[in-house]
Amino acid sequence: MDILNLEVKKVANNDKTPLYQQIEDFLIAQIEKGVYKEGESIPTEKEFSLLFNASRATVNKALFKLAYNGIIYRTPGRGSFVRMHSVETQMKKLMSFSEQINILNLPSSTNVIGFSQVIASRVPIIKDVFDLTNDEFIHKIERVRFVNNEPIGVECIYLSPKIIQTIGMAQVQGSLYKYLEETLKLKIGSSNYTIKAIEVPDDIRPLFPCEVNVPILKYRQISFLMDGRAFEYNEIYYLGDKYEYTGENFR
Amino acid sequence: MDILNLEVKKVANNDKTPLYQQIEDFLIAQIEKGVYKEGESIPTEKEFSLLFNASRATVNKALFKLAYNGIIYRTPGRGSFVRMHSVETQMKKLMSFSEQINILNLPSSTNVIGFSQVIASRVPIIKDVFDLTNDEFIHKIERVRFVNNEPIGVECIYLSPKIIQTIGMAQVQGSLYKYLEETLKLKIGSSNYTIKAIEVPDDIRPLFPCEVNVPILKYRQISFLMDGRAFEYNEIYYLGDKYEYTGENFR
DNA sequence: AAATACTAAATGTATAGACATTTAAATCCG
DNA sequence: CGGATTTAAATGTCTATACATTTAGTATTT
Repeated sequence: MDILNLEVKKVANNDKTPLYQQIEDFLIAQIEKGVYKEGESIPTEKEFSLLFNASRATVNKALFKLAYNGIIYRTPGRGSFVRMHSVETQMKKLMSFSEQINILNLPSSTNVIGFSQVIASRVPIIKDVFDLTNDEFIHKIERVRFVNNEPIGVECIYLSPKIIQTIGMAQVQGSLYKYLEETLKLKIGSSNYTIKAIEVPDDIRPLFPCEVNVPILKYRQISFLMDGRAFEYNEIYYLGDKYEYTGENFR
Repeated sequence: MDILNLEVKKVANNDKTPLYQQIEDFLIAQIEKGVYKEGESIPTEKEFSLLFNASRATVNKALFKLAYNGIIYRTPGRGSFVRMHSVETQMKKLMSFSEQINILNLPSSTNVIGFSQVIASRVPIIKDVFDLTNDEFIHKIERVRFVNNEPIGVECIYLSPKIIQTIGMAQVQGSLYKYLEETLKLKIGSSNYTIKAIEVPDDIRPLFPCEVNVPILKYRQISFLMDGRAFEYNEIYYLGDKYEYTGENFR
């Protein structure tokens, strides 16, 4: 912990991102680079304060956030440690034993098979979610999802015309969210979803290239802007024997 | 903001939960009670410090966390406001239109129907996840989940004998996690889960009180301690027409 | 009346110091 | 040698203070 090192950190601080944020970012980068490995201890608060020329309170805020987000865990009297992510390997172990394909590391793609505007009166639920009148037109995008060149699901995306006035084939086939955030300057907030098991609905079956009669995992999602307005409604029908949803919970 | 009120708060503070946590809980309760409504402003940091006899730093920590978790949003120079949660109302709207029952606000319960020890060799996947030898015995708990007095799913819980040596009927029927955390002093970390749609497995069908033949939502979960060791494996089979999984994504 | 400048209030960030609690290691003692 | 005690280190919580930035309203000036 020599003076030279401290000086470097101090000089490089023309940055205006908060100090606690810098400490967070620094540690995450170090973990990603493998400097601190799973289960290993990281520097103490005191060491970080010396390294960044910061007060203990500032370091504490950074480490508290990292612990809160599950990057590290902390034990009074012992120190702070990189949280184990054997989680993922264990999960893969579990999945390879089961019958479904493994989505990870397989080539996946999406194919747009429909792009239209539907009148709100035809889809009352969505009309309601977007708070529209009966005569407004909703953007509708239909896509097929492929993994390993096999279709695993079909997706319907509905976009609110109140928020997204114009949209073209370019955006539909490119990165939709990039368009929304960078071009339309929309601030995307949270989204809520539901998942349930159903039988194949009759209107969906024709969208799959082959005849199917397996349980379907139906995923529905509403996405909101920061200000609380719903801008997207999403339905995905996954083939039960081809797809498995995965998630993680903390604490 | 009279002295009397302050005194009350101060005296009632025999509690050992951190002050910032108390402030968080208090505000969440107030929001839930409708004292502060969506979009409305909440007390300033200064007002909270007077109310709780706390420093501004402590109040700031509480409000920072609440903002971080999307309960409120804050604007310098203006104040703090309850975040719009049209999210939930929209979600409920969506769910009431669909055919499934609404889990929220209905009486739910769990019934233990089995508590045994199975030899690891019989359940190779779980043996592997817990890193056991063939001759070790795994705790197995079978439960039925009820909502509105109707069975909606059956659950199998497996606990690692390496981490939980002894467990009795009292813990099985009571709060398992409380036992693990408070009595065994275990530090519970994250959990990973998968969800898929399947047909009713033959070994599960008899566990339902009545004959069923609907798609099943199979939920599987591995739970880990902070140090990365897996201590629980969990399988839940939900009736597809009775249960819907809900979740939320941020940012 | 409109543009500008000022000011008070609120949040955002950061410091220095203090005491409590927990853990692990070192020390002491029988 | 083994058990009990002490001690040092680390995190957890909290205070008091300070200054920066942003916002909205008020006052001033043109």
